[in-house]
Amino acid sequence: MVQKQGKTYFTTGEFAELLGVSKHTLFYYDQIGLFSPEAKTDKDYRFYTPQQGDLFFVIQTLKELGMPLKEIKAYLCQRRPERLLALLEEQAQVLERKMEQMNQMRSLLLHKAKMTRALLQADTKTIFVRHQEKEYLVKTAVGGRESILEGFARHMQQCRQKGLLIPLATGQTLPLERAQQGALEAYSSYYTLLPHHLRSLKNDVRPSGEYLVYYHMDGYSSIGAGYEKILQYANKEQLQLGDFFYEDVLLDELSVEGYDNYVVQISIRLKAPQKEAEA
Amino acid sequence: MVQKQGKTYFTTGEFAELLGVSKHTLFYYDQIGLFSPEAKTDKDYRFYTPQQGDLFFVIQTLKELGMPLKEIKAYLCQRRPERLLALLEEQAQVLERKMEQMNQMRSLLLHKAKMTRALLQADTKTIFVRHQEKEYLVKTAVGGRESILEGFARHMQQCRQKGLLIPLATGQTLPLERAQQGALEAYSSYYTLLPHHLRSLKNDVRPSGEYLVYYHMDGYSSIGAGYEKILQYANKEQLQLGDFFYEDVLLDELSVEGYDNYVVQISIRLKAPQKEAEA
DNA sequence: TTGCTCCTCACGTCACGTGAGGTGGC
DNA sequence: TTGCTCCTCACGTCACGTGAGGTGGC
Repeated sequence: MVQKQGKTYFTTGEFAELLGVSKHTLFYYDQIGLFSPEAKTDKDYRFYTPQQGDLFFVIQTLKELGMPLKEIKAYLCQRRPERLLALLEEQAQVLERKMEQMNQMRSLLLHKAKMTRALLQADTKTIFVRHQEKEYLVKTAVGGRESILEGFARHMQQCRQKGLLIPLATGQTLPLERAQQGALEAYSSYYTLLPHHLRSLKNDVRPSGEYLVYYHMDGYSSIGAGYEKILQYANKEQLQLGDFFYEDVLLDELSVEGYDNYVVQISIRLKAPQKEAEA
Repeated sequence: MVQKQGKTYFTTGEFAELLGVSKHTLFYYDQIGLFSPEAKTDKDYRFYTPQQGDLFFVIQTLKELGMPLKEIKAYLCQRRPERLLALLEEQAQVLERKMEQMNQMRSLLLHKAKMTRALLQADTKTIFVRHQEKEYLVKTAVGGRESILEGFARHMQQCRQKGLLIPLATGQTLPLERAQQGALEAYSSYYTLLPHHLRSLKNDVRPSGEYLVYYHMDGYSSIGAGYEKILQYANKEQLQLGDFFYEDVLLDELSVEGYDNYVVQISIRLKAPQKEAEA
C-alpha cells in the first residue's frame, strides 16, 4: 500500500489479496484488456486504486453468472442502465432454468438412491406383490419394422429433445403375450423416468396399483429364467396379469460392470381382483 | 452399422450421432482411457457395440454433475452399489447447495433490477419520504483506527466467509453527527444486502419504516452538496432524523463508467412522530 | 546484504473443437 | 472412380495455475 499524490495504490499482490483472487488472475485480465491497473511504472510495476475494486466485483459477478470474459468485456464497453436491466432480467431467467434442471437431476438421483437402497436391503429370493405410486415417464413406442436399437436411439433423441439431461432410469416394456412365447427381446416401448410431472410435455405414466415384482439377480443373459419364474408364480397363484411387463435395471453400469452383473426388476401390474367378496 | 458374428457394431461417427456427441469426444475419451471401443481393426478403425451406450450415459451423467473426467474414471474402476449410494447422496447435496446459491443470486439480480428500474422512472428532482420494508444485511463496523479501505476489505472478507458469492448491493452508513460536521468519509460501517434472512448466520437488518430519501445524480465527488440539501430539507420540515444515513449506490460500475456518473441514494430513517395527535 | 516482492515467459491443465492431410471401404 | 468416411497429428480455446529465472525496493 503506497500513498502518492493523495491517492492510495496497491501492488498486484496486495490488490489480489484484497479481492480474494490470485495475482495471476490480475495479470491475465490485464493481458486480455479486461481489467488493467490505473497506473504502471516504467518497470511495468502495476498499481491499482481501491476504486477499481468496484469494477472488479462487477466482473466477478458476471463471471459467476456464467458469462465468458469476452462477453463481459463487450458488455462493459456498452454499459448503460437500460442494458443492465435487460442483462439482469435475462440472467435471472437463465438461473431459473438452471435451477429447474438441477432440481430434476436431484430428484432423479434420490430416486435412484432409493431404488438401490431398497434392492440392497431386500429379500430377493422371493416374488412379491408391492403397491406402487403413479410415476411419470417419457415413453417411445418401438415401430414395427424398427430394430431394438433404432427404437432405443429414437427414445434417447426424444429425451434429449425434451430437455431431459440425464436418463438415469430407463427401462422397457415387454407385452405379456410375447413373454409367454419367449420372445424376450420383442420390446414394445422404451421409457425413461421423469423427476415429476412436466407441464412442458405430454407425459406418459406408469399407473399406481399393485404390482407383481421379481428381482432377477443373475444378469441379463439368463433373463428368460426370470420370466419363467414369474409366469409360473402368477399361474400358480391364479393372478390376473396386466398387458405388459416392465423391465427396470436396478443395478447397471453405474454400480456394476457388465451385463452379467446387472440386477433387473421385472414387474407387471395386477388386474384388480373382484371386490365383491370383501363386502 | 455393421453386423459381425451376430453382434452389431457402430463406427465412431455413427455411435457419436446415436449418443448425441461429437466424434472427437469419443476420440478423446479413448485417448485418456476413459471409454474405448470394444474392437479396433488393424487399421485402427474403432467399433462400438450398442451395449457400450449404457456406460457412456453413466459417464455423461457424472459429468453433468460436475465431476472431472479423472474422478469419473477413478469411480468407474471402483464401482459398487454401496459406493454408488454414497455418490448419489453426496451429489444430491452438492446440487442442493448450488441451487441455494443460485436462488440467492437470482434474488439479488431481481432486487438490483427493481432498484434500477425505480430510479429510471423516478422523479429525481425532489426529496421525498418513502416506506421501506425490513431488509437483511451483512454489516461490518469500521474500527476506530482503521482506514476506510481496511474496513471495506474486512467487510468483503466477511461476505466471502459467509458464502455470499456476489455482493451486488453494498453500501455504507454515515452517522448523522458526522454528516452535519461535513465529515463525509467517516463511515461507521459497511453493509451488503442479503437475498433474504439466512439462518446460517447472524443477520443485521435495515429496519422497516419511513425513510427520507434523496437521489444524488451528480456523482460521488459532489456528494457533500447532497447531504446539505437533505439536511436543510429535514430542518425546514422539522423532521426527526434517525442516527445515521444509508448511502446506497444505485448506478455503479455495473451500468455507468466512473464515480462521476454514479447515482447515490442517501436515505435516513425518520423517528416516529407523536401518535397522540391522531387519536 | 537479506528477504521479500515484482516482473515476464513458457509451459501445463481441462475437455474438448477445428482444420490439415492422408487413407480406406462401398 | 467418386464421394464419403475413417484415421492421426497438431494447433486452438478458455481461464487461469505453476514454476523458472531474473529484477527491484526497503
